[in-house]
Amino acid sequence: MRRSRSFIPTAKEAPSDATLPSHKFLIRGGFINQHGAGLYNFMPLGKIVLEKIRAIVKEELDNAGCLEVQLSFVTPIGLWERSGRCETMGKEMLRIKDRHENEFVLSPTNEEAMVELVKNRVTSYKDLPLNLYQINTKFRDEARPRYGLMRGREFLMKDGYSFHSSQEDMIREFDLMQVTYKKIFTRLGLDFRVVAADSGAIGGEGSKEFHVLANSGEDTLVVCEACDYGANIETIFESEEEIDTLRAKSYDELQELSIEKRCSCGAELHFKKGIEVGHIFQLGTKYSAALEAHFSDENGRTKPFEMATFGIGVSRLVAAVIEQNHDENGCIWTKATAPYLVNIMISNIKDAAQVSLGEELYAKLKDSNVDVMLDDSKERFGFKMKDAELIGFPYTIVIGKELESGLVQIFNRRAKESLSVKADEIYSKIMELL
RNA sequence: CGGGGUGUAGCUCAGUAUGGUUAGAGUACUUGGUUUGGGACCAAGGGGCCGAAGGUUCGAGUCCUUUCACCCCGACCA
Repeated sequence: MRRSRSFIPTAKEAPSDATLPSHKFLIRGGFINQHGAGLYNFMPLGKIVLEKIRAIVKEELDNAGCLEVQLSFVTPIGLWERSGRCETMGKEMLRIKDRHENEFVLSPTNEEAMVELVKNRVTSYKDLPLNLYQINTKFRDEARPRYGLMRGREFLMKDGYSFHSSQEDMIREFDLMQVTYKKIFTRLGLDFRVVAADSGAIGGEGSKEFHVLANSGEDTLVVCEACDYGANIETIFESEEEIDTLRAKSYDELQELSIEKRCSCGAELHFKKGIEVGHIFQLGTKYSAALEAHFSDENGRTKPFEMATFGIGVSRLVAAVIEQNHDENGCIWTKATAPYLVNIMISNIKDAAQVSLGEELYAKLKDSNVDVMLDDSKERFGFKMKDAELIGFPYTIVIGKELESGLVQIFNRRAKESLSVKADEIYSKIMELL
């Protein structure tokens, strides 16, 4: 993409109501804009990031044998009346009426719809297991949406549901999904922990949350520095009072505290804050029994499906990447999430030699399937650098003054370091780094 | 849902206590010129139904009523 042909409305100032780094920088960088309480538009850069994350989620799930489907976003209210969630979810479900005065709900989650889809279509143990998922818009009419993409009302979520003939097989799938989720978050380049959690209102036995570690996270965790152990404080402290006190503390306050208990590996435990980006539950037969979704087992007996459910907050991940990876100048995207991996900056667009090297390199990198931006705008050097840091390209190749002595620079966004490279070696050098 | 706050230019905000020329600044934008390695400088421009509706008044951004929207603290949710 050429900067001169792009639509990236960056801004010096963030709206005054943005408090989180991800909220500020995603707006200032021209990734998203707010459209209403808890409602966001994704502009070109934001859309690219969202799609990159979605693609990785899909790829790993498909590798693990899951099948992608797409359920309708608008759902008849009868579905929710039958499961009883009309009552339990209450006002979080946004209800709308069509021209015939029929009531509908904008999907906040899809257990019911997915069970209905499978019910009477899968009727034999021979067709099990089955793991269906979708990556689709959800709407939850939160009492108080806040923190930008972290807690929107409309958001993009991957929700998966698996169906099994036995509890053992359901647990096998649950474990497989845990491994798959780890692969996904690792590929995204995130520092995360899997923690045991209360299963809350959704019910079921086993439940694990995946948290991206970030100072601004809403959840308080205990994690081991040496191994990958982590737990939500609600599972390891007993008194409600103690949990509430800890929960109210900021990241900095928590660092002052020490924990008596030690990890099973022997190392010390520390408090951290986390952003919940994934959650997996063992559901058992809760929904299948309630909605009478049955299959026949080896002995011809009718049984409700054993189920599990798996969620990933895809749009929340966009924000979580930045919460974990930013500095005072802006975003620092990981290689897997960057809208463009390389930004070629032509320092002075009136300098023919700079332009010609920039164009040549841009064409070569594009041919090599590198996601590359060519900054051919008319701005000055300082402006372009600030802009590049705000947007957060992992690498910016600066083609500028030193080209006269045959040199260009590779600026590493994360390290904030520049490396001088001979102009005729820049292609091979950048390809090495990627 | 309880409590508090804010709506004025694309963005950040003055102006509202005490009603009174033509509604301001910075930034962004357009044009011209000078610049050209860390968000440049000079000059000239364009851009507003002062959130909306009603009312008081000779006169309303400013006072009154209603309403809509957004934000913050909490509760809730995950």
